[in-house]
Amino acid sequence: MKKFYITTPIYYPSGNPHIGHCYTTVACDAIARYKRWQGYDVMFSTGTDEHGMKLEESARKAGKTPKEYVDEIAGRFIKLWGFMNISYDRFIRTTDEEHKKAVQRIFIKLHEKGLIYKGEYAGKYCVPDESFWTQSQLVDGKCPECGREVIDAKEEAYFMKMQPFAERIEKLLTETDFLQPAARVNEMVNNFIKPGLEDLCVSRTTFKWGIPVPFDPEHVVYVWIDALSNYITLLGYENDRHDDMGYWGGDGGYVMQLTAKDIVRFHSIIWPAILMALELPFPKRLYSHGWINLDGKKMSKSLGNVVDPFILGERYGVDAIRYQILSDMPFNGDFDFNNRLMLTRINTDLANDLGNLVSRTVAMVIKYFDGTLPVFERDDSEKLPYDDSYDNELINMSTALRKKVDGLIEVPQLAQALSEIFAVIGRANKYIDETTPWILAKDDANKPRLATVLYNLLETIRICSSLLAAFMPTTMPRVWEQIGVGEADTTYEKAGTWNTEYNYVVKKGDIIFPRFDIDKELSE
RNA sequence: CGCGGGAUAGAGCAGUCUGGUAGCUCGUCGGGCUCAUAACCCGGAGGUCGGUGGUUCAAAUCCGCCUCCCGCAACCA
Repeated sequence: MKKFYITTPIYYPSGNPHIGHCYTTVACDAIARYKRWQGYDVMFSTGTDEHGMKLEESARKAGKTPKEYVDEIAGRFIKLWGFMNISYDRFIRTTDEEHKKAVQRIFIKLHEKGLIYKGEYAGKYCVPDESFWTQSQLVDGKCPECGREVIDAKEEAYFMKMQPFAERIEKLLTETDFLQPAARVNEMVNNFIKPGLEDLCVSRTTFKWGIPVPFDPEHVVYVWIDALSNYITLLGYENDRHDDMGYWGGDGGYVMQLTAKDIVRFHSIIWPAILMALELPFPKRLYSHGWINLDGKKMSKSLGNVVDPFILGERYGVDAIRYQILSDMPFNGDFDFNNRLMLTRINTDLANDLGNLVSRTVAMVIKYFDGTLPVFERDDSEKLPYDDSYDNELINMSTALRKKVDGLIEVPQLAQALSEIFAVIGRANKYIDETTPWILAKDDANKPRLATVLYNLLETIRICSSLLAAFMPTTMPRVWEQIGVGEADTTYEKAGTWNTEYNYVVKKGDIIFPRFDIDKELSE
């Protein structure tokens, strides 16, 4: 079976998870589920990046040890992923013993290859805070943490050579479709590669909360090698516990990584450099998405405008939130989240179009056929007593859909994929008006035609809901229950074909996506 | 001239690479339908495509200049 490996970044647990973390993770989850459905052997990883000065300080402020502090917050991430129905296979924490050991081995390996050397790190230093800052981090030339003066200072540090990798990385970016969207390529090449890649500082001595450099314990391994290598240590690279490096490229294996745009540089330049240094293949695809802004403002703790996914999910349903995030995700750029947009999206697409389509179709099968749709033989030699061009259009759209979605998952353009599916759902609603089943029902002679119309609707719903299951894993089985199809009818194989004989027995069920009173919801 | 992205109907966006009657969703106005979650379907109104100059038979689309917004600039998804 072909292997497919998809990763979220490992999140920095300096505060509680918010809707932004959900964005990347839900996108990965939808892709992972879709790939499993297609028949891939999927590995889906996520986790937390638990070292560094900032966490050391946050813990101190909270009166906890760093370990106690990260345990608590990592726990909240795990809880959120459970709540959001994230089907990850492994959750890595950089404080895991196996990971720490692996990072040390990687560090030694790079050192032995002559790619890591000892040098001096120069920067702006805040003496009371014992912190280094870059020029750009300074606020009015002063320490961004405490506002006091900074001085020029140097510390001993290990560096990783970058020049040996620059040329091949530039080719990776400019000559392949590795990095998506392509607009990011210019940004990376112009800003970092063309001016000349500087060697990378890979150790620090100003804080202790990290993995010690094995042959020089005054130093801890800085974030690059520690955090980025999670993607391979988790599989088993230099890790005694696992043996799954088969997922890392080679043999037609497929690695896809998603990140937000702010860390695209680390994933498109530094990470490939580390992989080259370790003589490992590159991932096939790196997609960097934009930010979710809130009412036009950047989401931040200081502004207090952070959206809590638990509250939204409980109130409106986890699948509805998953759908809204993914369907409003533009391929390029950021999007502006607000409650009205979210509720409008849920009402229009999920309640009015999809939910109502299921509801009215099921209701008609019950009303006109007591819930069991008869199978009528159609005689193709005879001239049909009705116009079936609508049927053909609906059938063609439905059967062509899977291929479109397949392609869009690869890029990945999930919003576009959802939009294609909902175009078919919209077509089905229109088909009802075109064929007017309630008029057909008035004359028993039209029963075969009426059954065909309803059959076509059920088939369309079966195909659309099968394709949507990766995006909304909880509610689609409820749709299947109502239209009377089982697991065998919703396979990848069958989502690409139109059944010609199927005995539909439908069942009235609860409303799948309730409609919300937007003004009332917003006023609360 | 640090780099990149953006400016298209009241709102949110697609179209720009490969010039050829300006499109989608929401909202709004009118109509239809009654199977359905006051849902669904059809139609209308609403845009000098940020400004300006140029290339062209033809420019949202190509080229020059200008204005404004956002992001990045060594670790906030």
